[in-house]
Amino acid sequence: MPSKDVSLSDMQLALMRVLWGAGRATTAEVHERVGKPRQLAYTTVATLLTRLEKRGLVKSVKEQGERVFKPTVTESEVTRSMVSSLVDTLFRGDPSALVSHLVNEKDIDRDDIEAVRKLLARRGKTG
Amino acid sequence: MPSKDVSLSDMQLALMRVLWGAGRATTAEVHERVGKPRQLAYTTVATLLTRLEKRGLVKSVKEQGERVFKPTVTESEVTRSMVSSLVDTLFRGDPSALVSHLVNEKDIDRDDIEAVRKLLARRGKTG
DNA sequence: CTCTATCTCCTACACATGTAGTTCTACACC
DNA sequence: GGTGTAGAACTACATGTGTAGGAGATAGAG
Repeated sequence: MPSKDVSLSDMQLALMRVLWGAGRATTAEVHERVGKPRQLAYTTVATLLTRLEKRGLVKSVKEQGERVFKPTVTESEVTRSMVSSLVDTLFRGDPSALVSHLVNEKDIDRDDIEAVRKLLARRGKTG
Repeated sequence: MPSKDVSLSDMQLALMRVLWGAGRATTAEVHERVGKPRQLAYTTVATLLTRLEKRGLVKSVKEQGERVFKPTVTESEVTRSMVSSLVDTLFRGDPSALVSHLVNEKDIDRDDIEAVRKLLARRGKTG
């Protein structure tokens, strides 16, 4: 299956995270966890969820008159897609250029690199 | 000055790159380099540039009846801002988590890591 | 069986973005 | 000097997104 090309906004990510965390959730639950803190109307959350469904990122079933949502994509897929997209547009598709950037910006330090290198060695399957 | 919070679309990035590359460019030049290849109308490019100006990312002066555009933000600033934004939304602000992701996804291999580690060592100022 | 709270469904609006047409102006050429 | 052409300026439209209200359904309280 060709991993879809998904790019989500902050808002959409926040909604999806509830679903990813719980596996399934009603509009009310999502509103409780995401809408309330951001002072969004109940219907706003409902609309957002409907649109995610239209886009095929979640599916819903009616249970006791309530819509219950489940994600149809994994967090991994989305993360992969979004990172990949950024690498493509910002670093001509070269992921190590992104790492270099991170290093140069001092976003990650020697210890981080070392940790990652070890992680790589432990996996020992790449390259 | 607080480094702006810029996030650009592919299209906008393409336009900006012409300006970053040349330092300055007329609408015609940008159209030539970005619009033509993508089969965009001249006016489309003009509109896009106008909007970038409205957003404060470029400024223009009239020279011999033509608008000449110059970037007001550097590519670095934009790259930094966009990477930072991705790290925030996708990796809770932890850049090394992004690197881990890259490693786990096999986007970067041992050699890349090694190269980056050496780069770090050469700079030798971090951490 | 009716009333109320809750939830879905539909509609709406503002803003950003990609897309482009129309109009007006200015200069260049015959 | 009229005419055509290049470019600016303005307007327009579709789509995605954040935002929400109002109408209609529905289930539980009495």
